This record gives sequence, C-alpha cells and structure tokens, in this order.
Amino acid sequence: MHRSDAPLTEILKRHGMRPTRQRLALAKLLFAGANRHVSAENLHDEALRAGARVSLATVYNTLNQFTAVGLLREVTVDSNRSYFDTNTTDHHHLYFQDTGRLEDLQPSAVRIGKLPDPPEGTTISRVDLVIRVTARPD
Amino acid sequence: MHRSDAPLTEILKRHGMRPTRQRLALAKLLFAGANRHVSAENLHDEALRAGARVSLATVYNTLNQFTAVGLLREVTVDSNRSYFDTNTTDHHHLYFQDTGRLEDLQPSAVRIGKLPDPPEGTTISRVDLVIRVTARPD
DNA sequence: CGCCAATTTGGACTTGTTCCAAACTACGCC
DNA sequence: GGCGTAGTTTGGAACAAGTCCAAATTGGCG
Repeated sequence: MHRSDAPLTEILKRHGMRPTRQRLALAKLLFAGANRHVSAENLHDEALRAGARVSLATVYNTLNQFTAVGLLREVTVDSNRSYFDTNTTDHHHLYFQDTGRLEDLQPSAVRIGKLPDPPEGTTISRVDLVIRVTARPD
Repeated sequence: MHRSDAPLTEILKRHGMRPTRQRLALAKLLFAGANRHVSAENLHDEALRAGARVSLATVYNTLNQFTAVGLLREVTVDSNRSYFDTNTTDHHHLYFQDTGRLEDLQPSAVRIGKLPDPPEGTTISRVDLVIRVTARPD
C-alpha cells in the first residue's frame, strides 16, 4: 500500500469497509482531487487506464457501498445511467443535455423560497433541483 | 372509430400523426381524465387490460413521439425507468421513494427565488425540482 | 503463519429500451 | 369504393446498464 493511501484507508475503515486494493484505487480516483461526477463504466475505464486491476462488478459494488455509507450521492439526471457525485453536501446541479456533462451549483446560486409540507406520515429525504441547459443556436 | 374519439383524432392530426387505432387507444388512456404519470410497461398493461391490442414496441414508439411533439413530458426521478407526465405545464414533483409513486406539485407550492445565469452560449431548457419523501418511522 | 469471513471476479442473467424487416393500414386519388 | 404508397405496427432479436452467483482470492486477527 502506498504511504499516501493512509487517509483513504482510514476513511474506509471508519465506514466499516476493509481497505482492499480495489477500494483504495477507486477511492483515490474519486476523492484525491476536486469533486467529481462519475458513472460506473466511466470510473471503470479510468481505473483500468490508471493501471488498477478492478472488475466492473466491483466498481458497481463499490459505488453502491460508498453511496450507502454516505461517501457518495447518487444524482438522477438521465434515466439510462446512474451518476455518482463526490460532493455530498447540500447543492444542486447543472446538466448539459447536449454533452451529458454534469456540474455542481453551489447552494448560494439557487434559492428555493418555499417548499410544501411533506404529506402526513412522510419526511423529506432530499430536494433535488436540476437546471438543464442546451447549446444556444446562434 | 368511436364518436368520442374525435377530439383525440384532431390532436393527433394537429401534431402530424395518423390517428391509428393504437395511438387513439393510448391517447384515450393518457388524456381522457386527470393528469397522470405512466411508465411504458405500466401503460402497456393497462392498454391490454382495457382490451386494446397494442405491442410494447408501439407503446414505446408512441410515448416517445408524444413526448417529441410536446403532448407528454419525461420525468427523470428513477434511473431504471422512464416516467411520462401528461401535465406539460410548469410544475414540480413529489416522489415517494418507498412506493415509486409520483405526484405533481403545483408551481405555487414551490418558489424558486434565484437561479444562476446559464453558462455562455447555453440556454435553460428546463428546471426540474423533485422533492423526495419517505415514510416517517414512528 | 493460518484461518475465516469479507471481498472480488467472470460470466450468466435480468430488465428496460431500441432496432429491424416484414406485415398491416390510413388516406389521397381516381 | 378500390388502389397504391408512405406511414405504422409488430414480434423477436439485439443492446445496454446493472445485478447475481458460486468459486477463487485476500485482509486481518489470533
């Protein structure tokens, strides 16, 4: 294990997961730099290119586990593909319909002025706002 | 053709579609009563139960065509399934995560106080807000 | 070091959706 | 009303994302 993986190892352990080679490699890609949005295929390719030997099944397992423990958040913008966001704080999304690109919007960029009360017996688990944009025809 | 299908026939023609038996049957289910949210499988079952002979492929074709001409709007709340909404006016959604049930929220129920400007060269095509609720544990 | 439960894996499988070529049908024309 | 043709429908094959599974591997503890 590389020396600099120590913090990632800690994160995994803290969430009850063994720091395996595969999980560390994926965690490194996901959490080393800035926040990002990935799909499973997408992250799998990247991992292979980076020289990690990880199966696609493991990428799926890992993304789902990370999401379950709150290290990732699933973003639903496209009904044929799941995206995962490393930014788990409160924020919204900007979605480029032409390219499939997804960007975070800081909470300060959007103000939701009023929300209805949730129906009796339910609680709001999340409020997702997505601004969909397309290239403007010239 | 049943007499009361005349308005539906008109709607189809106005959007450049031939009023076929299948499209009329589906349009009737979709637009006869109150606004609704359907998935393809869902609408197909219903059509068969209502005695219409329609293939699943045609249901998919029809839902996509109706969406393309603006008779339906696609709602993205679940990444494994597409939902179509007969309400194409401006409004938001309430999604019951436990049951998969989807409800409209009138625009007056939610106020979005501030939106960022779209990035250079793009225009906002749509702003989707989904309130996800779960059953409250007692 | 050795054991065992946790993890990974390739491949089969499932589910939602699209594609396709052949059969069918709406509708304008005579 | 019959015809021709372009538009439509259809079953089944094909596809893509994601899950499942049983066998092989591996991390961590004693």
